[in-house]
Amino acid sequence: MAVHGPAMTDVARLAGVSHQTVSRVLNGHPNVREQTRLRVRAAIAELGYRPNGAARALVTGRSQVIGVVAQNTTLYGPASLLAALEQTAAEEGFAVSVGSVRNLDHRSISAAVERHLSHRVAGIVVIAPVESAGEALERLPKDVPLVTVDGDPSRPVPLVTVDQVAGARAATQHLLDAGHRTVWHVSGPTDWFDSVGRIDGWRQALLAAGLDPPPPMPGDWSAASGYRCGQMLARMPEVTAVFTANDHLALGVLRALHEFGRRVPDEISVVGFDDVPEAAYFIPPLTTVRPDFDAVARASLQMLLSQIESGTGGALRQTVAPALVARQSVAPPR
Amino acid sequence: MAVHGPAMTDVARLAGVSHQTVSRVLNGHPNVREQTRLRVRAAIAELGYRPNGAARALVTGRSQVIGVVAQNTTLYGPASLLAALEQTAAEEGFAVSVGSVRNLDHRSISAAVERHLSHRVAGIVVIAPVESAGEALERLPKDVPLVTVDGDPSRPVPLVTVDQVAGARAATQHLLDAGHRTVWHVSGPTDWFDSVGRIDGWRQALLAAGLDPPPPMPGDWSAASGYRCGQMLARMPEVTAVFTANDHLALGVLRALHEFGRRVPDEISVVGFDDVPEAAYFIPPLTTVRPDFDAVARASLQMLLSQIESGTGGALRQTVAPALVARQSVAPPR
DNA sequence: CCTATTTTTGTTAGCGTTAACAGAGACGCC
DNA sequence: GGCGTCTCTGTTAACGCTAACAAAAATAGG
Repeated sequence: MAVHGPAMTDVARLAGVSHQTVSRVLNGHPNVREQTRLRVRAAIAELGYRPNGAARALVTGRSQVIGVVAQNTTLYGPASLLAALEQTAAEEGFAVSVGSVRNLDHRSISAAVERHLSHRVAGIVVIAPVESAGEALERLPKDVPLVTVDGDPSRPVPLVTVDQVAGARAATQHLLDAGHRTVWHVSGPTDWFDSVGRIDGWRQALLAAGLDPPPPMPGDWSAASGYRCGQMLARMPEVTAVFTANDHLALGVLRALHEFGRRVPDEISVVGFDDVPEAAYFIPPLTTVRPDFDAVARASLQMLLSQIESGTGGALRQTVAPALVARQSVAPPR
Repeated sequence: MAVHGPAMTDVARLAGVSHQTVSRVLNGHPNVREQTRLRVRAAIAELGYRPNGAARALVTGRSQVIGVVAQNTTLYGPASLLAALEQTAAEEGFAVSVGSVRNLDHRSISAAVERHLSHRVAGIVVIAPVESAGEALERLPKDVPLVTVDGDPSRPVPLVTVDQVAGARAATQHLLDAGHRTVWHVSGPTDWFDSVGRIDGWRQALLAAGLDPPPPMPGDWSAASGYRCGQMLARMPEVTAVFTANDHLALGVLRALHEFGRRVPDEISVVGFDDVPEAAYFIPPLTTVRPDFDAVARASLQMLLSQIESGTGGALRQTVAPALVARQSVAPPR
């Protein structure tokens, strides 16, 4: 089908130059007379010429596309990251190809990466928050620019990550500062590095205060699991402060507490993580930790681009500090 | 950088055949001896050969990539749609390239589409919920397969859409059935077709019941704007039932009502739209309308693929019916 | 005004794949 | 056995672009 659009030679003919000159104009090569440049531009506009990315990718061995591998782009974190990544990439003239993956196991990730490689993407960003992803990445061809986000800190792979530990510590400390004797934790799935980091930070804050951390309650990021944990917490009179690994868990907890007639923040204080846009409208407005997804996206892309340009694949590492957002779900214990 | 991987000729040499035979094996051409096929496959595996999509795209004039243009992929609806689209596309062997757009105006959309076209995508899906998008699409080259999602029903462009009107009607009717004398509406931005459809459906249901629709209150999809509208609604004693254009608006409304001490559903019933995963954990659990994003994604892709294959660009139309999900935010008026 | 240098333009050769055609075997049938 | 007809495989030529080199034009310096 598709009547193919004009090619470079058509533009060249119309402008009365060689196709190479057109190529030069297109790529901003310096040695082109101004007058020629204008004539070429006019011809491009007149024909509605659009350069063929496939041809360019073929000859340069590299397309202006960045592949992103992510799991559940419906979750707020990944979705924000993806959007920010896409924006940043667009500014640099790159398109973003998503390869989402049902499970973050070895095979799925490798398959997604393979798909990207056969499209000759310029580089790959893997949002790989779980253990199994790390393994898949180790056996990747070494010559493809790669950055992982929220991945395994112990692997020698370029990594950009939100400082989960610091965020969790801040959240926990905030509760301790309010006067609570201890802080309970509803965690995310324990095979996610995000969860591990947040558990760590929470634990560190308690230990630093000379407290013995209570057992963390494992959730799965969903409000549903938060609700289940909340039902237990509500029955435990000694609980006065809860830090949840994300805002949706907090929502579930809030609802369970509400059902049991335990008032927030009067009886129990709650702090979340993520600062989803709705958090300010929970009942009560949720104190939470806001990771800067834009900063993460910018850092990742920068890291990737510098690899693409330089060709070196150093195992860099960059951490973005999150900020505590205080709202009304925290109060001193009675 | 990048030591280029093996090409088809390398595989051919190893297998002792011509590169064309390798191509045939790769594309599942029937006339290849079984023995040869196996030899070629072995060579492919041994070399870790990966076909070069750019070269293929160049010669066939078409890549295995589908471009998606969307605005705010952080919103639940678009994000779900994108994820579903990506899944479905992957099953068909297509990658998805996202071109998100800050504003849904003419220029931004055209620019995003241009970007996709210069990568020679096989087709484009535009999640174009606003008026201005429609215009941008009309002047697009006619020969590129295109599907719009939640776009302008009055334009001759292939369109897949959630039946907003039916959903809104169901929501409103549900409230009327519960015994309410009328239903107020907090709408989305009025330049979104989604909003218009939902306003329409709400109005239709009221008119069909012989009621005079009160003025809709315009929001912007956010909990913040829902909260502002809720503050007004809370002050109006005659209000007993509210239908909000999405769940986040509903969250804001719930919070405002709660602050004013107006109990939901005892005093005021609320119905949302979207069924975000958290809706079941709002206080109280939110009755809402659930659009089937998977179905929309499947329909869109099917429509796009049939255009790609057949080459015809019929102005098809497909509508996906949403379902009411009854929870506890609705009760009869006192 | 002529040569040495620089700037600007053109020419040629691929990049890795598919399409179109051509050639070589294998097979059946008279 | 010879000949047409399949089936299988190979050869050649694009696709649209950039890189590398070559040539022409402009500029400078004496």
